Amino acid sequence: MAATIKDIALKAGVSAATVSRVLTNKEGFFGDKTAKKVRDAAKELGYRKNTSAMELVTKKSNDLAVIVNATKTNFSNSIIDGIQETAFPENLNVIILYAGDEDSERQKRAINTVVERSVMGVLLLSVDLAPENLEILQSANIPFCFLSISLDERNLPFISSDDFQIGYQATKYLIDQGHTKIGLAGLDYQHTITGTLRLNGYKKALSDAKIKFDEDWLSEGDYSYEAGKNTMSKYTAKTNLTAVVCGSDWAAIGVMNEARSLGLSVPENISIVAIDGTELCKIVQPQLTSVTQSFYEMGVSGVNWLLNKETRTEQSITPIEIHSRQSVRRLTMND
Amino acid sequence: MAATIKDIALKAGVSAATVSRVLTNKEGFFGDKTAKKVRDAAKELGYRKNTSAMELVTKKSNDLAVIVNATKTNFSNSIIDGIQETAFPENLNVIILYAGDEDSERQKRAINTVVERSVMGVLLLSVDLAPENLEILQSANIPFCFLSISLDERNLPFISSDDFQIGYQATKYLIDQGHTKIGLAGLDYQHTITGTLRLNGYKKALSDAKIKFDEDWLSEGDYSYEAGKNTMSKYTAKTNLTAVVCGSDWAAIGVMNEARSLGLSVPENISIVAIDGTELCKIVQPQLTSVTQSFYEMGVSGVNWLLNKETRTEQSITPIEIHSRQSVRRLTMND
DNA sequence: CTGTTAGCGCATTCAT
DNA sequence: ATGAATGCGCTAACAG
Repeated sequence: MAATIKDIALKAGVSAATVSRVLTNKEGFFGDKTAKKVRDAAKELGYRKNTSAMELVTKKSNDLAVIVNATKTNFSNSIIDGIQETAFPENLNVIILYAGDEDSERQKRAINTVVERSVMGVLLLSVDLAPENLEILQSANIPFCFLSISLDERNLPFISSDDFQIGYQATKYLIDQGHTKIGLAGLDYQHTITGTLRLNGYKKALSDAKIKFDEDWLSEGDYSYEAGKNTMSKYTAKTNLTAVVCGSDWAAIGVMNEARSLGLSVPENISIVAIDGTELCKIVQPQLTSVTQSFYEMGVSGVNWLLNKETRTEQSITPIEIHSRQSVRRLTMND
Repeated sequence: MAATIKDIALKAGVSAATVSRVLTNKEGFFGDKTAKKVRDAAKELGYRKNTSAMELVTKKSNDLAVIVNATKTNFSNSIIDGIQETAFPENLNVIILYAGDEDSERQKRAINTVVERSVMGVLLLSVDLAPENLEILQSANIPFCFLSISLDERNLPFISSDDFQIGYQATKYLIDQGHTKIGLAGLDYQHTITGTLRLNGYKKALSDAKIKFDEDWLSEGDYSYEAGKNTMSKYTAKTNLTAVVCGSDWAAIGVMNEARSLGLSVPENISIVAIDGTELCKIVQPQLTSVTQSFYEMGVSGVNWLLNKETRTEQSITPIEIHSRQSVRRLTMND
């Protein structure tokens, strides 16, 4: 049904080889008049190239695959924007696949799909690959890079914020504002390296300030809104924090809303620092002070890494920045 | 480098055809022992099928393409979830491509990509296709369906809420609560059919209640947070509404926050109804009353439509529901 | 049940 | 500058 280069060749009165050369712009290998004939015929026939056939013979693909974690992360949009903006001018088509973090089956499906299509590269957005799936990806010989996730032990390429610094800076900011009883909530420091690093940074900031750390200040969670709520409700029963560092924007909002339910106001009774700094911080009341990550830039760097435009180091760090908004109160002598 | 079925054939001592049969599970066309030999060899060689080659010969694809609008819509996640859940058990790989609504170039790239890959079907999430791009899609002979967008004039398949009803129900809800001065804000009734229909519903609800409609009550916008803010600031200068229907959750939050900046409180001074009803409604303070759309279900229906599991009607409507939360105040005699 | 043959649509030799 | 021939990896007849 669909027109092939053969049809064009027939119509233009040239060989298929010539059509191929014209259509793929092998400059210097065809004349102007033939080129025009070919292109006209192609247009008339409504020719569309057959990507499968092309990829089969060239063994190359212009597709860049992005595998994103299925769990609700609201920052992936920024990363994807960065990827998109960088990939477009390079003539790369970005295709996005959803995986599942827990569900290794879906993860495998996504990995297999990209591997069997031999895309030119794959970017993994905060997905923690199951060992078997990592193996599949590695053996495929396709360049890949993890984004927005720290992967210390294994020697894998990733681009991410410095999670230790995130924990450290968030905590230090609060300490500088006079706080000494500071919680850490809604992040998973048992199963995720990201969480572990942030916890370490938090502890370091505390000890640097000679603040004795209390186990009760920790409340684990999966970075979600619900985790934030649960976390906060657990707190009040135990101890009286004046501030809390939250694992994500969502978690921070959960903490804030739960605090409100408990009759606490932010920041009068409790100060909050969110981690991520997406637009969510600006639409809630009060606006959340945050440690803001450079998500967009992660996307940009990811694509450049694949394109080898940046020297390929195994890991690269994007900057973070504290955005002071309204959820932190400065403690004075009287407090 | 990568192993092919030929390599397997050699290693297993059978023909390539047999390998193909085993690997594609053409049951009844091979014996148990050969099957085992083949599969073992395949595993040992780390064989991965070459999707391009397969698609080239079978002219079939297991890929379902989803093209999403680049503009910030926060509900696409739900739709995609619905798509994903329905596609997975059907053994379809979902690949997501970003288009641009304004940028016809990117739209074309996305369309071309899916067309030239001859995916099994394409779902378009609230993207308004440029005529030229629509033409490309149509001529490709690939089934497609628009999701979350009303397309009245053209005779195209779509699955969406009844936007007239959305406008009508939102307005009627407010009227039932005693409101008579009701704004309509943050939606685009000039360029989008969705907006036009909602406006019509809004007007009808007003006239049904014998309320004289005032042009000043309308404030157009692009469904964004900023649109909501702008919209609200324009209002107060002109008229004193007691309630406003907002084009999206984001717009509603913008209206609410701007109202707060202007010294108005919600719902004491002004009531708000949001359209969409995503989780955003539940995390802001006060929680937003909304006309909630069935996004997840749109995704499910979209896939089923492509699979022909539902009778293919040209358009199908998913239900809406009013969720009363905290942003609407009932007006009493005293008001 | 299995091997042989052919061809999908295209890019790329090698001739000319 | 162009055509003829070849093969990418795979499935689908066609025999047997």
